[in-house]
Amino acid sequence: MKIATFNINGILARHDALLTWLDEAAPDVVCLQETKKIDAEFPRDAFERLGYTVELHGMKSFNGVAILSRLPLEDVSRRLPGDDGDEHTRWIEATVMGRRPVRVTSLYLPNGNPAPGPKYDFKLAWMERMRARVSVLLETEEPLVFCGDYNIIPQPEDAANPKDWLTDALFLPASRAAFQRITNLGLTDAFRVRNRSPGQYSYWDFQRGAWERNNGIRIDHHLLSAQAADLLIDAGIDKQVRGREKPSDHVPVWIELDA
DNA sequence: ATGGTAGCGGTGCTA
Repeated sequence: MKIATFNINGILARHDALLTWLDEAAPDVVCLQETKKIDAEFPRDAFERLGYTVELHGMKSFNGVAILSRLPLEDVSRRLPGDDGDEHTRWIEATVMGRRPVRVTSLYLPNGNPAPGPKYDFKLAWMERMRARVSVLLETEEPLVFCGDYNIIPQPEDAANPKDWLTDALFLPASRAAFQRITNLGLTDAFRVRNRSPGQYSYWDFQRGAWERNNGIRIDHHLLSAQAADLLIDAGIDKQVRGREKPSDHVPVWIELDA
């Protein structure tokens, strides 16, 4: 079971590029972020024609997550619990019915800039809500995959120029500590354990020639429960997508599970 | 210290 995550930064702008990449990468499951469309306006047709079931949790202009799967999906669940006043569309879960069922979440963790400030407070509170939700799901002892745009640079080696990010919400000590509190529940960073070579990133800013200089950061992650980590075969980043026409600022990151 | 680019939607916000 190949499970990819891809922050597409607008489903309309990325519709054709997404189809091109689906054709060559052939993932079983794709978790999307920043679709930026209400569910009724999501262009499902081309993806359904390729055999993908489309499950959405979107809103107008901002945020928006989705799960596309060519394996059956069960028990779809939207919203991150813990704050009834949170209207952001940043969380969708579904169980993928492979040879083994895998509970997959597509998540879009708040950016949090500028920090300090209310947006940063929201980010940290959201991460604590995520920790609580992960803790509940871990009690099932089923394979779990939490993938998406975490807006977290976990370690200095995950940035080409870590000094540039010292005061940024993606790299502040409190952000990294909150991420660590989640992983310390017993989750594995799939890409980290499969790829030890430095200089591998999932995001390059549109500005200042970040792509041309390979001034990137690794912020799109798959975190696996122990039962999922036991099934991990491989992980990778489809970096070539960033060099094409009208790219997203993120590229697809994928894992292969024996499931 | 500033401004640089992109998407959505039709202005300014978000990133």
